[in-house]
Amino acid sequence: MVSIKKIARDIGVSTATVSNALTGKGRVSEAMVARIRARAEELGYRPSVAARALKTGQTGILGLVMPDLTNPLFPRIAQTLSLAAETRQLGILIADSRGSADEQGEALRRLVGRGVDGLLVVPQKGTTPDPMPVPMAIINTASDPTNSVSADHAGGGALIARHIADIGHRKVVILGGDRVSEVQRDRIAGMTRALRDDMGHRVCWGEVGVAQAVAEVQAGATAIMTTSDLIALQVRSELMRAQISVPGQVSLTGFDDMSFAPIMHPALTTVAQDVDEIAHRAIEILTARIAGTPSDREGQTVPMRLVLRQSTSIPTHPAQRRSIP
Amino acid sequence: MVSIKKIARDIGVSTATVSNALTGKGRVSEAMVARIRARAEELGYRPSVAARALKTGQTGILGLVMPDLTNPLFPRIAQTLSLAAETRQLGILIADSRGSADEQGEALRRLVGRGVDGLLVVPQKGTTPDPMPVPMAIINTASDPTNSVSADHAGGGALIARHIADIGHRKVVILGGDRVSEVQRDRIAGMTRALRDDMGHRVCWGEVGVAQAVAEVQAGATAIMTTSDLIALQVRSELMRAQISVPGQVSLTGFDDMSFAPIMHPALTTVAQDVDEIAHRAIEILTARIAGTPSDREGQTVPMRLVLRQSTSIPTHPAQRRSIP
DNA sequence: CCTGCTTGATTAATCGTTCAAGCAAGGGGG
DNA sequence: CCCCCTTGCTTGAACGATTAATCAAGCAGG
Repeated sequence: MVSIKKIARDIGVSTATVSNALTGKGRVSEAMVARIRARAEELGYRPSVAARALKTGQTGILGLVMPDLTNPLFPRIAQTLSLAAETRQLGILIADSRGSADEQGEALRRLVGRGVDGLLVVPQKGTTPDPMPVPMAIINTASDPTNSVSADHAGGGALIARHIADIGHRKVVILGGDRVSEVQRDRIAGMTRALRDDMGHRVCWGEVGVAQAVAEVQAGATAIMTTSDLIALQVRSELMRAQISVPGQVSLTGFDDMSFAPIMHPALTTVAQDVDEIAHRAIEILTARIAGTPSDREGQTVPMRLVLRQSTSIPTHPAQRRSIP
Repeated sequence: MVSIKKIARDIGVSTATVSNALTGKGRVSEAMVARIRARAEELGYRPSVAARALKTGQTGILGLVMPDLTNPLFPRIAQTLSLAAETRQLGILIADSRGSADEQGEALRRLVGRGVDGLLVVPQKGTTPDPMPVPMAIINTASDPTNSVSADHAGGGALIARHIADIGHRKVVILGGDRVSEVQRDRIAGMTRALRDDMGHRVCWGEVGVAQAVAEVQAGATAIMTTSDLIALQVRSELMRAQISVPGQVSLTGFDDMSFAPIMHPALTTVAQDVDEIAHRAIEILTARIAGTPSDREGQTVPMRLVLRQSTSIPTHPAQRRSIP
């Protein structure tokens, strides 16, 4: 491997000068900088990250901890995050917190042990990660005060509920996956808040909730709003079994615009996160914290976007409709 | 931060002795090892990875390059890989090759620049990654000779085709997503090989292939075998539009057993990769190569597993069935 | 009693980079 | 003419670990 020393010997200067020339820090003449740069290029010099890390205490690596990568949304975040990090010359070391809060803490400690400069955390449902001796950025749990950046889950819920209200639904079911999820609670809070006064709703949760929702439909509800596309897909399956058509007899909505949402039948009306924006902000906030200059965009939420597709429509029977002004 | 030096001073020995005691390398008395270990524990000593990397040239970090993390299968591999790496005290630095082969090369070079000890690569469709100056393990393109470990895609295709044959189908459609994908070609090769002599089949590709497949069904085909659950979901949607029932009028199969496969309607018959096994072998092979002791399991494929669900059944009309012995 | 081996520790160099401090030379102001 | 400032480069000491070489002491065998 070619080091700074080799270049120094080649040109006949000290290693300090080479270092200065390459990093642009000390005082080096224009001409010398050019010569050194050229030779470095020629030799294909790559600075040793290890040596630099040892000396400066900065590794240029961020740790990323995610809960259970099987949720198809997280990879998208990971991908964008890695892209955003890359433009800042940072690397991303991954770890996943596999279900438990303990594992999450363990993963964080491991990453710190590896000398990461900062941590990006998408917390386990219903947990707040322990503070660590390096800067952290917490992603995606809007209502948590320690949060750094998040989609506006409540706003997204409101968007979809308003849509459902606008097209005339009166009796609706809201279906969540897991009560402990801060994110899902936020979404549901947004939904209920946006419902109109002349509307009725019921909130159901989890596996049993799916059956309850179907029962509600049979009892006259005309829309089911879920907190995840995954749940919506499952509901779709149950509705089919019960011979209930979508959107003919009931409108159905998801959340997150996952990969299969546009290709299922009917294509799912849902709400999308601006994953790009969230990832970029997370990196921005974290690098700012590392540099010691807190960003002013901390804690702000990123708006969500309504994606209208074919799974929602106005209620078939006029009797079931709201009177729209 | 507490260093080896601090421990040495505390106990009154040289840093070399501490290093030896902690790594178990040189000659240190039992008693001394115990004292040093204890003190290190007490102080919460963590070796500096940077210093160690600088001296030894090994970072304990593996690079992982994946094509487009939005394919829901890859995250599962990433997750298992990170778990497997962890048990060997290794970290995983991610990068994704976002569509292009150029990006893939770029990602590899970046990771090498960061000093990774080895590279895990799930290659971009139809590409073979450039050789790099560190050991590599190539994952998941069975028919490629540079491959290190892969699911037995052809075997998986054979499994599903045999199932379709066994339940009596005679005229079938095979539907692939992208011709350049080595993996998909392997799967299809496996399928066609496993078809019986008295069966007829047609292979279609891509977006237009979906429509062609539906047309084939209208012309008498009773089964559609796809090379991905994602494609199957899309086909399901088109079939619905054409008022063709699954599995009543046509049997449908996917590939990879993605998250939504069990919850779509009807639940999808598909073939699953043993992601765990693949990930573990990849790590094993790579660490062996790094250590300079090539593993004997290189190049072996990992069997796939048939997952029978509700999207396949025997053809409704006896006239369309094969006569099964 | 001397020699040679083993045990348990030390010394000192080294990995590649950064950075504060120092130093020589040239130029301008008084 | 002397002094000081600036410019451009060098010196040398870190950073925290590893490791080959060395050494002192104890012990056994001849």
